[in-house]
Amino acid sequence: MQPDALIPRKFFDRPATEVGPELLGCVLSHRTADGVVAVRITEVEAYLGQSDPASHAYRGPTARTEVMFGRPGHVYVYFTYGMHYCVNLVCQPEGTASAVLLRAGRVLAGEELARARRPSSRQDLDLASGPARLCQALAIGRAQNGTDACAGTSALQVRSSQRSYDEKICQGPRVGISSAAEEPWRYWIEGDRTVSPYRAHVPRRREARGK
DNA sequence: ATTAGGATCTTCT
DNA sequence: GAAGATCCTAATG
Repeated sequence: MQPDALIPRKFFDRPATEVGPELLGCVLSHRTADGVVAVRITEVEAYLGQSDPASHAYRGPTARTEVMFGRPGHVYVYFTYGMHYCVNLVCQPEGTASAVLLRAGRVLAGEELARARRPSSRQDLDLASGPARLCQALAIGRAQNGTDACAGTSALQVRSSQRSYDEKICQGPRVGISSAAEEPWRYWIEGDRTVSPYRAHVPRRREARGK
């Protein structure tokens, strides 16, 4: 693949565990009325759909997960914890759900815009260091769900890798999930300071009832 | 540096 | 009705 070229759709026509590590170093950009913000992807997680208990698609298609069952190379955005969005890139052919969650990136372009969108970031490294932070920095939300990341006409696009050969890829368990917690389907670029810290799943303390 | 709690609402059981 | 692919702030060692 040529550097800076749009990634061809067939790149995504494989399980997320194959696509995920290869997305490291690729560039995600989003053009809005305010300008463009682009990040170099430094951390991802693979979700394998109906064979993966941690995947939103585990129990089959629903209104929320229908795009995961759709065409590869499209964007699956979900809303979580009552306030955050996270982005995935859909993998495998239509009918099979599989997706790569984009967990962190390093801002390459549009830093000023990204900072304005993320006033709570203390340093530039934090701007897209976490799946919801990345969405905030790039202004990704409901409107981007189902859009095509492989089309030249799209506002949100992924372009090919410029990863150098001396950067090593690491692999380990996924962050913040309760089922299939041991599967090593999180991938990141070794030593990159934008990679989000690992956190094991903590069940939220239930509201005290009765009394 | 690490930890604990709160915010907030959609989704599926 | 409960949990959740998270983040932020404040408090503590």
